[in-house]
Amino acid sequence: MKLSAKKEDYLETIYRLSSEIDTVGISDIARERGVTLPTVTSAVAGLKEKGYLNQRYYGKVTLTSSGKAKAVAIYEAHKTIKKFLIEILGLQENLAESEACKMEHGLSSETLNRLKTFINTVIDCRESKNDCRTQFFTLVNSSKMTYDD
Amino acid sequence: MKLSAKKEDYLETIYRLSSEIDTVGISDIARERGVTLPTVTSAVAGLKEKGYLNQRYYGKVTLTSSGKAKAVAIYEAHKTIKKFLIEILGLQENLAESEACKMEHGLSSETLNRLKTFINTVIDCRESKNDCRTQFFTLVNSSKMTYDD
DNA sequence: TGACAAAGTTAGGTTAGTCTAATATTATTA
DNA sequence: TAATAATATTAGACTAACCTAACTTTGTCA
Repeated sequence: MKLSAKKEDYLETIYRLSSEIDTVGISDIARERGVTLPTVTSAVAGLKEKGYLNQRYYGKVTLTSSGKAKAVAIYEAHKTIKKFLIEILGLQENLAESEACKMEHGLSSETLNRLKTFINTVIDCRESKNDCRTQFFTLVNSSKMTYDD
Repeated sequence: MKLSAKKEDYLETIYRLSSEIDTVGISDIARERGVTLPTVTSAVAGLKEKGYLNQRYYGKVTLTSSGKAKAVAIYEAHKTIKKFLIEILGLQENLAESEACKMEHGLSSETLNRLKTFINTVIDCRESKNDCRTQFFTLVNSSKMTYDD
């Protein structure tokens, strides 16, 4: 199912918070995203309806398995782009973070996979002391790519 | 002044159309963006209010000088990102086009300048037959960058 | 030159995402 | 354990971006 960028942001926020604190409440999400409580209540209602979240009346919020899968995909995209901005373009961490938020939504997996492969190739290349023109430039022409984190 | 991504899209569309056809009407914009005429009328009204467009009642649409400046900046960002996706990641033209649309809004000029410099460095490097490790990797650590198109 | 087609506008409705104010529930603690 | 604080929800309003239907203006050509 397709989510708006905003809804994806909420899912991602909940995922990130889940790894930092034991239970995630509406107010945690509101604080993190800089919006008011009713805004979160309504966003969470939408995500519950789509089956991405569980929450009892007045209770804490948890990701369903499909919600978690979605959140992981979004978070991966975010990390990949941020890594590119820091490692390849040399941006400061905080700028990279905010720029990644603007670029991360709705990209195809082809684009993200190619970006990952590219980053890894550049980093490997940088760490070795060799001229790695071949590895580096052949990647542009390969149409199917695999990756691991 | 800060524009929404949608408003930026309209400005960019008008700019692109201006270079293809002699006069740009509401219906040209609507056709190009795949929306209805009233939607364009109201978007154009908003952009006129902000001083980016001129249009007489029932007339054609033209960019003001500030509108053109804005549009050029947006279009440059688009071209830069698209070039990266095609030349560096090797995406197909049509995918690169649509992915660029998703990534182009609200990026800092620092990010865009660094991206431009990076693309040019890679392309130069690819065209020369030398090991250009130095040029390539030192760019990551330079904090101020210039560029030309 | 007047009728018809094309282009543009207005009116009014929908949805998503936000807010404030008021209310309800849950948790803490004196 | 009752009062208070913290948390969550509801109600109601606003804006941006879209739509359809109806209307107005402009342009064309028979």
